[in-house]
Amino acid sequence: MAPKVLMVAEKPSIAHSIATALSAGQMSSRRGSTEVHEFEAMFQGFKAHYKVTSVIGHVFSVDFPAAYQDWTATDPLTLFQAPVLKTESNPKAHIRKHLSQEARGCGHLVLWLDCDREGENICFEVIDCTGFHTTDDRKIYRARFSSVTEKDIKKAMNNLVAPNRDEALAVDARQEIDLKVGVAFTRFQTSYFQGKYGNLDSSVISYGPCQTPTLGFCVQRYLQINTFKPEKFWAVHPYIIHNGYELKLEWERIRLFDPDVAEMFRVLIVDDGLVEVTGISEKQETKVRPSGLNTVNLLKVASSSLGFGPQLAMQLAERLYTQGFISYPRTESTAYPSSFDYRGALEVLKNNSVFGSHVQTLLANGYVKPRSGTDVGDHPPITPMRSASEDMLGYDAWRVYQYVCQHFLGTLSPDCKYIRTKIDFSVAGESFYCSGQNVTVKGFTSLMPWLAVSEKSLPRLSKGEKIELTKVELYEGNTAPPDYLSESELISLMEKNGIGTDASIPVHINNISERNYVQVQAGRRLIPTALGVSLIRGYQCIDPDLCLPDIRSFIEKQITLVSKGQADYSLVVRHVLAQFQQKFSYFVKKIENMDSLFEAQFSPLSDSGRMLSKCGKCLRYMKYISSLPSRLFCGTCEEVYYVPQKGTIKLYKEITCPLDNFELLIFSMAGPDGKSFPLCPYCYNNPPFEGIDTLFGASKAGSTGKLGKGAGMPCFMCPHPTCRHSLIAQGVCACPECSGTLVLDPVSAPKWRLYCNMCNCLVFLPEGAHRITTTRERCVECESTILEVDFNKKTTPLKDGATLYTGCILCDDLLHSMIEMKHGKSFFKRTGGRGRGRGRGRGHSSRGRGGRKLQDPKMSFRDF
DNA sequence: GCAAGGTC
Repeated sequence: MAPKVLMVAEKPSIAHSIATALSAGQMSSRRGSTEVHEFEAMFQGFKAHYKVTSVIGHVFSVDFPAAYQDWTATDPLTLFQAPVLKTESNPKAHIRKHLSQEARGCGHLVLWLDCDREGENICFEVIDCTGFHTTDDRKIYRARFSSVTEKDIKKAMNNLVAPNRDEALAVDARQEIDLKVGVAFTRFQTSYFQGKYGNLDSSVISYGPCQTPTLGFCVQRYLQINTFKPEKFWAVHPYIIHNGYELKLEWERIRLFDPDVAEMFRVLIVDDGLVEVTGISEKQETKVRPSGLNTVNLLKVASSSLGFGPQLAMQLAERLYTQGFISYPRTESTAYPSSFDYRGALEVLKNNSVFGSHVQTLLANGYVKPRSGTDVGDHPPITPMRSASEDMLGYDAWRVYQYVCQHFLGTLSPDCKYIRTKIDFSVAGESFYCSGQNVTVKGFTSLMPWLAVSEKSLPRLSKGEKIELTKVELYEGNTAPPDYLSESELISLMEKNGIGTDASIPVHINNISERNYVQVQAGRRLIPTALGVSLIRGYQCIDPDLCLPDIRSFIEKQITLVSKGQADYSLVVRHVLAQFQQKFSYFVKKIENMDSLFEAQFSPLSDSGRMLSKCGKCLRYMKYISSLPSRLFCGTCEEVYYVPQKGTIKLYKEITCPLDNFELLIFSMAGPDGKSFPLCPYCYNNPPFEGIDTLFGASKAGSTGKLGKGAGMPCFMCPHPTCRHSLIAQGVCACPECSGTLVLDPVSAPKWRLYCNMCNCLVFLPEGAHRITTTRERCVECESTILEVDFNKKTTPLKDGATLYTGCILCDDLLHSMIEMKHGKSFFKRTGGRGRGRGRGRGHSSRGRGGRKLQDPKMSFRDF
C-alpha cells in the first residue's frame, strides 16, 4: 500500500491551494471539522497518498486551572506562580479530534503552517494532536514557503526541513507572560476600584501589555493638548501685483514671537517699498507611487479617508476575500513576490466599469514595475482578484474594494513628477520667497486624486527685477496644539512600536474603546475618557514602565532570545515574570497614588449606586439605584428603567434579551420562599408583545395607562417563541390554583421548584438534583412540558447510579412521586380573592408554544 | 469578568 502523508495548513484556504498545486487539481475533497483534500502523488521518490487539511489558527490557548478562576478566592499575586493549562481554543470545532483521526495510518506529517513564530507554535500544537512524536518511524517535516503560489509550494516540498522548537517555545513564553501579567493586574485593579466607585462605566478595569500602551498613546496626546500654552506670533507678508495677479510673499524668518521686532521689520519694509527678485530656481520633484498594500496601510486609509474603524474595515476586507474579490487581507508585506503575475492581475480588471479604461491604458502602454517594498514572507500585498461593481458589493465593501484597486493600479503606474519653482525676493535687507508647482506627469495620482500635487503657477519674473509693494501685512496668530490622536496615527504608532500585529491592532483599539477608556469622535479621533486618563496618569505616578510601549518590546526582546536558542525557555519565563511580579507588588503597595486620581473623578459607591447591567441601546453600564423606588439609570441615554421592588437584583449571567439586547437581571423576592425570576429591564418597562394585559405586580384595572412603579413584564410572562427564558421555554403546566402557569425557577438549585406566574402557588421538585431544565418536548398525555433532571450521583433514585432522567411531573410516576406543593407568600394583591381555580379561564393568551393554538391542557394534579 | 495571538 502506498505510504500516507498528512499535510496540515493554518487555514482551510491554504490547504486548498497546496492540494491544488501538488495534485494539479486532480484531488477529491471531503468535509470534516475542516476540509480534507486527497490525491496520489510522488513523495520522496515513492508514490504516496496525500491528505491535506488545516487547523483554524491556534488549536489551543492558555488559561489558569479552575482553582484560580475565582476572583475573590484567588490573590492575584499568586497567579505569577500558578500553573497554566492549554485548552482547545474552540472546543466545538473538534480540531484535535479531527487531526488525530486524519493522522491515523499516516507515516509522514508535513507542516504547512504560516512561516512566522505563531505558525511555528501551531506546528507543535498539530504534532501534539496527531501523536506523531510517539512512534519513531513516523516522520515530521516542516514546509517553508514564502508565498502560496504553485512555484513556491513545489519548491518548499522539495526542501522540507524540521520544525523549529525554539521559535515555538518563544510563543509559549509570550502566552504565559501575557496571561499572568494581564490577568493579575486586571483582577487587582478591577476589584480595587469597583469596590470603591460606583460610576466607573466599565465592568472591567483591564490591563494588558498591548492595550495599555495603546491607551497610553491616546492619553499622551490628550495631555499634550491639555498642557499646551498658546503663544502669540507675528509674521510680515509683503504683497506684489504682477500682470494683474496678487502674490503673497513668505518670510524666510517664518514668524517672530516679539511684536515690537516684527513691527520694526514691517516699518522697514514699508519704507523701502520695492522688492528685488534675487533668484529663481526650478527643481524637478518626484512623488513616488505607493508600494504594495499591506493590512496596516489599508486600515489607516480606511480610518482616515473612508471613515471605517479597523474592526469594520477588516470585516469588510475579509468578506471581500472570502467572496474572491481581493487577495488575503492579513499581510505585512508591501513587496510583490518575484513570480507575481501583474499582467494577469490587470487583465482581471480590464472590463471593470470604473477602472477598465485605466487598466487598458496600462496594458497597452506598459505598466511600471512596482517599487520593491518589504517582503516579510507571509502573504503577498492585498490586490484585486475579481472585477466587481458597487451593485455587487454594497456601498461599504465597494469603497474598500475600490481602494484596493486604486492602490494596486497605483503601484503599477508611473511616479508623479512636477516642477517646483521658487522665487527669492529681498526688501529692506529681509528675504522672502514664493513657490509654485507645475505637474508634468500625473502618474499614479490620476488614480488616487486625493494625493495629487496641486498646481500653482508663478508669474514670469526675471532676476534683478524690482517691483513695487502693494501692501504689507503684519499677521498675528497663535500657536495651536495638535489635534487629538487620529486612529490612523495610532495605528502608525502601534506598528512603529511593535504593539500588536496586523490582526490584533484592531482588537486592541476596539478594546480600549469598549472598556470606555477612549471614545471615537468625529474624524475618527480618539479622545480619552476620565477613566482612561486616570489610569494612564496613575501608571505614570506609580511606575511609568507599565504604560510605555517599551513594555511590549521588552517582552519581545526576551522571547526572541528563546526563539534564537540563545536562552532557556523556562529561565526566560521565570525571569520576566519575576520582574513583573515585583512591579505588581509595588503597584499594589502604591495603588493609593492612582486612587487619588480616581477620587477626583468618580463618586463612591454609596453615592451613586452601582453599575449593574448593560443598556441595550448604548451598551454602557446602567446604574442600579437601590433606594426606593429601585431603578436602573442609563447615564448615556438618560433613561430610567424601574425594576421590581423589595428584593435583591443581580445580573443574570450576562445573558441578553433577544428583542432589545439589554442584559437580563434576576430578581429574588425576600424571604425563604422568595421566588426568583429573570427580567429584561427594557421589556419590563415596555412590554414588547400585544396582549400582555396582566403585568406582574400591577392590578389589572391600573395597567392600561402608564406603568406603576415596580409593575412590568418579567420574562415569565413573555411569549417570545425561542428565547430560553420566556414563558414558552420555562412554563411547565397550568397552575392548579389559578389561571396562571407554573414556571421553572431558574436559580432555585438545590431546592428546585416551580412557581406560578400569577398567584402564590409553589411546587417543589426533586431536591438535590444537579440540574433541572425544561425541554422542548411536551407530554403526550397532558401536554405539560417534559423536564430533564440530572440527579445527584449519591442520591439518585435511578438504577445503576444513572443520573439523567426526563419525564412529565404529572404523568411520570417517578417524578410525580417526588414533587410537593406548597403555598408561598402572595405575589401581589388579587382583587378576586383566591384564584379562580383549575378548570376555568384556561387558554391564557400567553400560554403556548410556537404559535400553536392553545387548548385546555388535560393535566391533572390528581394526587394533590 | 481577566491577556494576546491565531482564524472564522
